[in-house]
Amino acid sequence: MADIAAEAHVSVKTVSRVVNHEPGVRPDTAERVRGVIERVGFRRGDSGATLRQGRTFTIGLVVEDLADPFYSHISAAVEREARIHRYLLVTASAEGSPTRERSVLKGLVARRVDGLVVVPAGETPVADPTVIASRTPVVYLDRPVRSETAVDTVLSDNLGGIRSAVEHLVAHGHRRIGFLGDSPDVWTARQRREGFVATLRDLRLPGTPLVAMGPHTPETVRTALTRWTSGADPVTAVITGNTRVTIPALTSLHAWATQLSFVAYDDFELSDVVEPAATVVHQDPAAMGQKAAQQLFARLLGDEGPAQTFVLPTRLIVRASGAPRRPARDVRNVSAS
Amino acid sequence: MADIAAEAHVSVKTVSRVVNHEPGVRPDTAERVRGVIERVGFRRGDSGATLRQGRTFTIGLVVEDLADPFYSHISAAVEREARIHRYLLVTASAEGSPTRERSVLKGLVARRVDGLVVVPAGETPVADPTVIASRTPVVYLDRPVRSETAVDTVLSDNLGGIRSAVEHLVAHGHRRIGFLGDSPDVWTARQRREGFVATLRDLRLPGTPLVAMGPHTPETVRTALTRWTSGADPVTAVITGNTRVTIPALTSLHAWATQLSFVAYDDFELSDVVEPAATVVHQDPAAMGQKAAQQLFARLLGDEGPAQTFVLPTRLIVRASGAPRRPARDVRNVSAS
DNA sequence: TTGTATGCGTTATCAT
DNA sequence: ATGATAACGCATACAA
Repeated sequence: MADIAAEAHVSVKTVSRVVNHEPGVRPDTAERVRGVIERVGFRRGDSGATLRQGRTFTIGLVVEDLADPFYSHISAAVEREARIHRYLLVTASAEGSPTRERSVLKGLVARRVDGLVVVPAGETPVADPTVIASRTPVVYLDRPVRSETAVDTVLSDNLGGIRSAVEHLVAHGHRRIGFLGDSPDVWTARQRREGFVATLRDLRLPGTPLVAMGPHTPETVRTALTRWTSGADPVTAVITGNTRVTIPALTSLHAWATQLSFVAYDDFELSDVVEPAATVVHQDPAAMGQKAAQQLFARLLGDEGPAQTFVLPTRLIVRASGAPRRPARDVRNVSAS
Repeated sequence: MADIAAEAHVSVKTVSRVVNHEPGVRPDTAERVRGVIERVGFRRGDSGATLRQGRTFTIGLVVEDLADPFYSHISAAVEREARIHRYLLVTASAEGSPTRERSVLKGLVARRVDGLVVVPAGETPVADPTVIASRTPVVYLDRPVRSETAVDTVLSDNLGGIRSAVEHLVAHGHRRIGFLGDSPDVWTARQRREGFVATLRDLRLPGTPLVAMGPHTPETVRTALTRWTSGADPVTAVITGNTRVTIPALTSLHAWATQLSFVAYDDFELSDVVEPAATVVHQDPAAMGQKAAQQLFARLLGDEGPAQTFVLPTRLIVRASGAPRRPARDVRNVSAS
């Protein structure tokens, strides 16, 4: 900036004024300065300004895995919201490790991001002393965090979602339903399991709930399905607890295609192409990311209200997979021959 | 930091030394300083350091759409590489618009990112004067950019990939093959189209090449397939040019399932679950992102060598969809009855 | 309308 | 081993 000033024979302050579109500069002076800026290709660096005014116009996002569709949609939504406010987004993966999470949070705080959206890796208060001390506004997403002080949180309606799945299957006449959940380490997986069990109870379905928590592979799914379908009271439908379960499950489900109905928690690309087209519980990760970012920006804009928790609704997208299976035509032919 | 210094009865410089683990501090002094730091919960802010040493330890990534699996895998890989070097990653979507791309690039440059990985929206030299002037190292990814000066570029072997797809189909006896490409606005789509045509020519396959460029919807795919399968010399196989084409195409391909083989460019989740399991040309977005980031860090670490272009190989993952279709059993039964 | 002095938090230089 | 001071690039307050 000093270079520009020298070149245009004005003071740095005048250049600053021009760059920031401040009033009080004679048009021709401004023009001259702009000319030089254009010629040299100058851009104001925010580092100085940041230092001076203590704001970086950058927010941070911490997720488990950027490559996971669920998180990538969240990430895209948060970035979009940030762009609306002319903010930039720094993204970091914690890879499910609380340790790594702490370390990336420290990095983010050191960079003095103005705010944070965090999908907490563990439930232990990520409310790291570092973050607390920095007084950086934080919005938690997808999972709550235990904390003495209330914190802004955006959740999905896991209980309602799983309930809609069970009710859908029951409406189709299913009475014996299995639940394939993700690892019990994951809060949402536990929530859905509990929701599943609670719904069965509320609906007074007979028998003990059939639950197989993950992490799952095609093999573990096959084992569970074999067990569930071979007893005296075989399951006729299963619910997969999230996409990480649905993907390996779909392979195995094929083998039971003629007997088992299913509902998948989380929509997925090609959900309408697989056979049968998958009925899914759709939670809108884009909406979740957007809501979290909006709440964060409300804070950044001065909202001092009490911490809030938002629970976003899920939507059951009905396709074919929830309906009772009929023996496929070729199978019938084979057995008839 | 000054507070710490006062509290510990040392100079700021000494505190700085302790914080940065610089040598030349007496152990007991260091210990005392650390104690105070611990007590007041101090964290060095990078803004001052950035200002002083002109480095942000942050790199920027510009892609089209963070939610697109291709880009989200790239993004995850770049972020991972950044983390290895203890850098942070700022991601921004250009949404395919050169205008927006310029604007996000300006934002990134203003933040003084130390380097950039850019998936260019257009082919017009994104080599924006702003970026040039900032002398920020840039690595282009997935698509080249026309520029007077050579620039580091990481590409995928589009020609080789499409060739492997065609050859695979030809090896399975197909002679009449259609190509469903993405919008011709996209460089990679054009590359693959050209590669397709060139391969047909090299293999001396008869007839004019059948090409339908996008953007595609299930309808446009259906129209093309209807046309191609209804003539005197019907196609027996199609190639989809990328995932944005494969997804809508899969819906329509179902209707032709008994006649058409296919190979999809780009692997996709569930590629082995769809029926028939999809043979795909796999370009490894994670490897691409990693390579680009590695090249960028090489530059950041002082590599002054001439600009390089890397062309990463693709891999044909053979599943079932490339083999000639036989009438499915149930269809045969029906026609026999 | 324009310019000068000062400070933001940190590190580098050069003392002591 | 430690400290005083300048400097980084910009914006704020104030002066001219």
